Amino acid sequence: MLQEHLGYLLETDLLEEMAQVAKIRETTTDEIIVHVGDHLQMIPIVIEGSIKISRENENGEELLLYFIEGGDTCAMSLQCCTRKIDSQIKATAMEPSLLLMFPAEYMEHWLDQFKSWRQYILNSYHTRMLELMESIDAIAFMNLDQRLLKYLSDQVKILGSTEIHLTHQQVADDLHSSRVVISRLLKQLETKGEIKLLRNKIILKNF
DNA sequence: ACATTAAGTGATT
DNA sequence: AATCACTTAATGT
Repeated sequence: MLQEHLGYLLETDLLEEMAQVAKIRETTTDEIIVHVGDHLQMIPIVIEGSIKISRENENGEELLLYFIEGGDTCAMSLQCCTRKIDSQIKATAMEPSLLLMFPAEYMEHWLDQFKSWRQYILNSYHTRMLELMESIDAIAFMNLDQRLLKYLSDQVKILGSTEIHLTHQQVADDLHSSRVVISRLLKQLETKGEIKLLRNKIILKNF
């Protein structure tokens, strides 16, 4: 099981040790895995499915930062666990997903012991950093209509379907906009023939 | 048939 | 681009 999903990333010795201590967690769609302010004792690695990472303010307003897919871990959780800091982010399952959870204390000890783990963690920080910059670019330099298009194509890429099962309200929440604005932009896209709108569903064409 | 929730629209800032 | 106020459409009970 571990070998099959993580064999290309991590060395066999490590996988064997992980198998001893890890727990599997299954999530349903839209299940919130981590709230802002949670303090985690377990480090998650995504085996299957995809997770949405977002920022949330005290009013419950959100902003999507990036997605985590199979084989990825969340860089944030690593520091949260070892330093006992409260989580700064919210993690939501975008589909039924499978997570590997293991106790935080192994984290450092594996860093010393396994080269592949060190590489995996460093690489994880790096890709998360890149993704963070990408989303900053989007917020700073792109108009909302461009951001919306990017958001839609990201959904297609990650969920692997051109049918997106989201309400306009959910899209607005992720982009930290309002439902009315999103509805209007989507309507424009539909008129241009780029998408088709149904209740609770957006179908992307030309993909 | 009625209530609830999602989506569409005009006007205003 | 956001908000308000209202309408219309789709769905659940």
